[in-house]
Amino acid sequence: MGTRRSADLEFAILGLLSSGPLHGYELRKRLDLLLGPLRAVSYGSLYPTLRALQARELIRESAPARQGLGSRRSRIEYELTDAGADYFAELASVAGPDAWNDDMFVTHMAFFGHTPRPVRLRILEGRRARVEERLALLRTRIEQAEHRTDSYVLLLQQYRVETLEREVRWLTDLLDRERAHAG
Amino acid sequence: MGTRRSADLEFAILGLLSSGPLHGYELRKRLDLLLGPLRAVSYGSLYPTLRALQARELIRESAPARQGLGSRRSRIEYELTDAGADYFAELASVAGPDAWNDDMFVTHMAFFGHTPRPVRLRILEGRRARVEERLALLRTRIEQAEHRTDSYVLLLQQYRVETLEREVRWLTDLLDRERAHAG
DNA sequence: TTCGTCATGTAATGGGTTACATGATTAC
DNA sequence: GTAATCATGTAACCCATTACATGACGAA
Repeated sequence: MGTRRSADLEFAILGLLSSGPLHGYELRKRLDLLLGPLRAVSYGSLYPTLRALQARELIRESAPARQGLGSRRSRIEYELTDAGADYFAELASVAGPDAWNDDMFVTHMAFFGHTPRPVRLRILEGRRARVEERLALLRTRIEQAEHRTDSYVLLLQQYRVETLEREVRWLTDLLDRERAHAG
Repeated sequence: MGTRRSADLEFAILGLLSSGPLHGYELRKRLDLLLGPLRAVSYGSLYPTLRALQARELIRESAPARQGLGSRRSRIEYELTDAGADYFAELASVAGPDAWNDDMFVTHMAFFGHTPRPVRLRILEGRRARVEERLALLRTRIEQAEHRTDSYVLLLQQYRVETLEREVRWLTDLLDRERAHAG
């Protein structure tokens, strides 16, 4: 358990590298786009993670295309090793116990192209159950505190309820789509 | 700069205590309801923060109503000191430079009842500008990467765009409401 | 009497953010 | 030539989470 770096960051890096080598700076931009504005990754987090993955021989530095002989390379491109490709394939094709966590779900979905449909369905259903659970909890709590709740707090809570309801609808649509495509 | 604990947690605690003394356990439940499922606060974070606030003499332990003489009190109630009440009033009535950050905005809005309307408008506008900015950035990035974007990634990005658009509409509604009430 | 919840707290661990440092390359 | 962006990296600081420890109280 030496390095327990956030599993979803490693997953996302491996996934991005699975379609070709990239250097750190570019990787960060793609990670931001993939993971969203929350869960943004800083260099102080990215580079150490890359080194950790390299140490585990899941990625390696790929020979960079040199422009001129003797030109110092300013970029370091990383690519998957065979072990890294295998590991990513496995990560993408099973629904781990945390697959419906906020962070992990997004990463999983981003790489659904590498995930068999039954697993996609399971992850989407798991995520929906998680969101519904959260929604139910929020509703009972709101109900309990209903009396004497400040009106602005109430507005916030209504917004949150609607946000969760919307996510449930979105997931339901995705599930319908998956099933339709299967039929 | 000794303790730079997350400002919004302190703000929220002071705000909750401004309507009466509470003990830690109860405080945590209310904080969860106030701050939402993300930004949940653990005891390992709450109790040290309470001690820090106490050290700064912004809160104090209030004499608990003892059931029987000599009964060990099992709850510790906290209440605002005069300095704490003043500090909270000031926090709530000015728009600090981070008032439209994700966390701080929510706390501010929760205590809008203690905030003069012009400041409310400024915070809501600042927040809306922030969200619009994020939306614009997201859109340009999506456009740049449009070609060769995986379809699942695209679905995620569309959802994010719609989420931001929705938040902008919500803020606009709140602003309209504030202005209508003022007229 | 035992389980669940209420209630308070500590310590270690881990890892992310921030700030800093450096330098190449491109555009103006 | 100079400013902005590209690009890599380090180190310290901070602090939140986690796991653990303890015990009261009410209900079943």
